Amino acid sequence: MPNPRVRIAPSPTGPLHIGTARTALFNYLFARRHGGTFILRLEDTDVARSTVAFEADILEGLHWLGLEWDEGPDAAGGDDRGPYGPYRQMQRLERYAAAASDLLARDLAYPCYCTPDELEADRRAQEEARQPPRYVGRCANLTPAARAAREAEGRAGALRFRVPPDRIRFEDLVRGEVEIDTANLGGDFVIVRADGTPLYHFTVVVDDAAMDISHVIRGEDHLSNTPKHILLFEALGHAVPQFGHLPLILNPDRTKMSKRKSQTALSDYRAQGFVPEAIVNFLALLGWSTGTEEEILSLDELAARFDLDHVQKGGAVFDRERLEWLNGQWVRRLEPDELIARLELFLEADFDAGRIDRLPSPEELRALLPIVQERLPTLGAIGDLVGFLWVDDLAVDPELIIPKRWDARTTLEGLEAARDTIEEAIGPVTFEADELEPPLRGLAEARGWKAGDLFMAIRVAVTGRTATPPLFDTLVALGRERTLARLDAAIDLLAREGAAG
RNA sequence: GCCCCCAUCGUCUAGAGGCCCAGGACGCCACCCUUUCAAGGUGGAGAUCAGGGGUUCGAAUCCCCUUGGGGGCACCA
Repeated sequence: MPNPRVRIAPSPTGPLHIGTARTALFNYLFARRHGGTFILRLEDTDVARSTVAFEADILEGLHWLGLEWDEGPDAAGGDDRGPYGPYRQMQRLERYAAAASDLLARDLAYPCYCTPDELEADRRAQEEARQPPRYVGRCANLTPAARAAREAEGRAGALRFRVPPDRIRFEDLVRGEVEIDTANLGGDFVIVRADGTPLYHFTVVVDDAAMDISHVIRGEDHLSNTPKHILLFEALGHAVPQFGHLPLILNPDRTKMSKRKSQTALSDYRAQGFVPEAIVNFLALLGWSTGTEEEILSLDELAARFDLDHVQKGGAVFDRERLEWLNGQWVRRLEPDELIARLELFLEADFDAGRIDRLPSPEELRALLPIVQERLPTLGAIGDLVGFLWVDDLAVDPELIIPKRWDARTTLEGLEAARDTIEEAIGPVTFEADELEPPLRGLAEARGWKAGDLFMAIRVAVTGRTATPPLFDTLVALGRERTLARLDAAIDLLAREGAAG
């Protein structure tokens, strides 16, 4: 396979979709595996819905995943690079116009003057007759005089491509031989709107031809459209590329993944603290496998193993739990400095939202890493995990302070004793975890308490929660002063509750 | 409605005629570790390979039918 050329051709009519990201990934892996070229092309001919903001979201998302393209737009709304440019369809309009007039001149396409109302009426009639929708061909054989008459009326014609009777067969790279009768294509289809803007089926072929795309790897939703594309390649006198249709990513109910039923914007996953390594790993394994039992694979490792033979044919449900597990795997593999750097954004978000009152320094975070890293399913979970370290006034539910096997009285005693033990026995200078544990265990033993109960009371008093990183490390992170202050506050709270109750 | 595609544990999948009365992973359960929560370790439940016919000495693997699911059929991409 000499230097295959593949592309991802998203439309900036919405944020980067997780399914588009996966298609991009598969194309990228294919190109890297075979020493080919990965191209990004923006299909922005739907002017009404395309925006630069979406364009930016798409480029950023692909960059973030590490799917660097060899040719294509450099920046949202900016220039592009590569010998086949431009790579934005709205900048290639002359080429579509030229191709269209060529097809028109050779009578492979013709102007159609049907109004939306006429087409709608046709569709309704076909529906009532239980016929599949198709263009009836009203304008297929208009005489030059008839065309001139419509033009004179001021009617603008759309351009329709003549679909010849034929059976189109092609060898799909993942599905094998596929054959479709052109009679089932819905009749002659529009390739250029009445306003002169070209339509998807047309632009995609004109561009894939012009850019010498050798392998079209895309979602299965395009399988039925492939004959139209093949017809167009042939009409344009260009070699037909190879096609490979990937299985769809599905909602839990096994319908095509949609915004309505699933989270589909890549940026949302990013905002929640999924790391790109995990997303890439997860997406690659949705519909493809190495054929071995390897599961945790980096982008480079995936590229070294990728092949279309192991692509699954059936759709794959997006399993978020599995993504979270993979994310945890990758978070645990991050180098300390890297983790700290990536956590910053999420801490700032917590700070901006008022969930914490102070931002920890990188040094402070580094000290926390040993107890935090393996407890982060996502980066966004950091505040939930140890945010209590950075709040000024900790809200504690008095009910929660009392361990299950204890009553309020015992809890109050326990906390007071623990407070004194900590203050008297543990010096203000060192205050280290292995210096905290023995005296508190000793205290529990002396009073006949289960150490776990005492520790739980302290834990809740000082963090407000029943689930935290290991207690003594947590106390150290909190510091002697705040530990004592929070114990005092909890003692007061319990005393007041007791007096009130 | 018409056309196309698909079908292995709940989910992602291994499996390309005998190694499979089906392996791994997520999730779930139990136990171990343990101050809670995680992580980790060990074990377990979980698939008559959608159903039915063939082909074959032998089928999850090949063929046909049925059923089920999905996708496509725009002057959207």
